[in-house]
Amino acid sequence: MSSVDRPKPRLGREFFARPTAGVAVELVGCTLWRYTAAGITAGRIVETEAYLDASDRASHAAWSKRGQDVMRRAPGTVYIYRCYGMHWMFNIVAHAPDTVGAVLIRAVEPVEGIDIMEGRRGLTEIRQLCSGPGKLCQAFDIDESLHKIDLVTSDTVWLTAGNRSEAPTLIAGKRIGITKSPELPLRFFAAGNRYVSAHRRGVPFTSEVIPSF
DNA sequence: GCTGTGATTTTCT
DNA sequence: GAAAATCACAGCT
Repeated sequence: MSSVDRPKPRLGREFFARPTAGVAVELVGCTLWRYTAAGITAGRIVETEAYLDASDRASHAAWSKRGQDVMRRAPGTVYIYRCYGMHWMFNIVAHAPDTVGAVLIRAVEPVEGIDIMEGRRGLTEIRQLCSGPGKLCQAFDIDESLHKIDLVTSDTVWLTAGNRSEAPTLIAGKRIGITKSPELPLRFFAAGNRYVSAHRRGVPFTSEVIPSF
């Protein structure tokens, strides 16, 4: 609501040029913006996952040539991945100098352009619009055409900071849908938020509250 | 509200 | 040839 009353400056290169897990934590609460011919859509990030270097067996940096290539590019670069042959995943390259890593955006809370999202998703249930990595890509019209785009300079997709006064309490847990390195607590989400994904599954909740911002 | 299952295709071993 | 960072829907409690 009030988060769009007074627009924040977009996140710059320096925001993404830090250790990957820290960027994943601080992205929760930020706003994702997307501009297309259909209009503006925006959503508040409520869930992220960090994927590290080759020592993290679930990271594409560990086994995918395509992932290795893009994840060592400039922080702030978009990494689009196709999952299970039919869903797009939206990632942001984020890492300290001379390392690799990326953050998967898993869920956002719809803020603006909800009617546009409903049309793209073929649904009107607001909780179903963006509560999952594949869902939000469909709602925001994110696909392979955004691969390797620079979030710092693009005028079709970008991010803005969250309001400090609305900073959510964060919980860390195990990442979802992976089989390698499943024990790492690299999933971060806003406590109690209804737009977080996978609220059905018995998500391993070995969680721990993390100070936000 | 919960659990199980099928769809679909690129990428890598 | 198999796995993969998922989703929607059917059917049951």
